[in-house]
Amino acid sequence: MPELPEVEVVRRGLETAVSHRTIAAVRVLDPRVLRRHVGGPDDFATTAAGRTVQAVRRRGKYLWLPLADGDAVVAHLGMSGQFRVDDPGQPLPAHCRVVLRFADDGPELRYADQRMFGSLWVAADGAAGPAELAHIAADLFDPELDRATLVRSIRSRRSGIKRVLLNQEVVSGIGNIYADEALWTAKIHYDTPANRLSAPRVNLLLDAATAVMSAALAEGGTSFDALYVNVNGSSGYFGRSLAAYGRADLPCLRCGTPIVREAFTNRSSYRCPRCQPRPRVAGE
DNA sequence: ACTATATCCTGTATGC
DNA sequence: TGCATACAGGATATAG
Repeated sequence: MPELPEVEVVRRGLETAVSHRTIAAVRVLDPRVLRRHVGGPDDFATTAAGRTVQAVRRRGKYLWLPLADGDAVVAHLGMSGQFRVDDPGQPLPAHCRVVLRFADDGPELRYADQRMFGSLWVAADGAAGPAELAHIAADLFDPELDRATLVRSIRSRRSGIKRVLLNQEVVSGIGNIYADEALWTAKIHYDTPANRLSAPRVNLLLDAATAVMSAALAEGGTSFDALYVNVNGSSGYFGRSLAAYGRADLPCLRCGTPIVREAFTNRSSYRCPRCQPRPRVAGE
């Protein structure tokens, strides 16, 4: 559930908390979150130690910490990953998997992850952009995003539009929640083939996705429970603002028709059956 | 090139 | 009370 706005909230918190600090030691409590580190968990610990964090960057749902020598620590929060910044004497958060201690003996960086879909690794020469993220497309907040090219890319696909929105190689940062919200705003059914949408409608959809993620970011992100929190451990307040996601059987905020929940690729989709009717086979 | 499925995980909720 | 099952689902690998 951490999608672009939630990851951006975390990025901002980390930027303030760990930039220009030198990692002194790494404690690994559960090696499984380091499975993407090529040399294994022990190597992660020895490789990260002694390095100075320069900044914290984000692309889509990925974060990376450029290090002074050109490498980078890369992180993906998966479903339930959290970064917490706490004084070394404070008790560890639940499900804490990795602890980074700093040379200044200041607050520690703790990575906690209940479900462990998230991961950390060191990317050699990854400071400017880890090679492992080469396939991740620009996100809607990226100033380098070319909107016209993105619209063409979306409209060249025959898959359902939600599948395309969730494809991080097309546009990154959008997950199940904001896909449903954007589709609700644009009044589009999730299964509408992307190549049947006009360019203006795709632009409206992307505007809707940008707007809902901006609003969520301004509220500190979306959270329903303690699984998503910022580096201080507090939750975002956007959950109460959602119009479609999680609102099965509740009235559509536009027309009052009950929102329906439907199975969609091993997860759920929420839509208004009146505002977002299933497209006819012949077309939109 | 696209689609579907399995995999990784564990806490919470529900059914029997 | 306890056991089994479903569900939350992002990224990736693999099969078709």
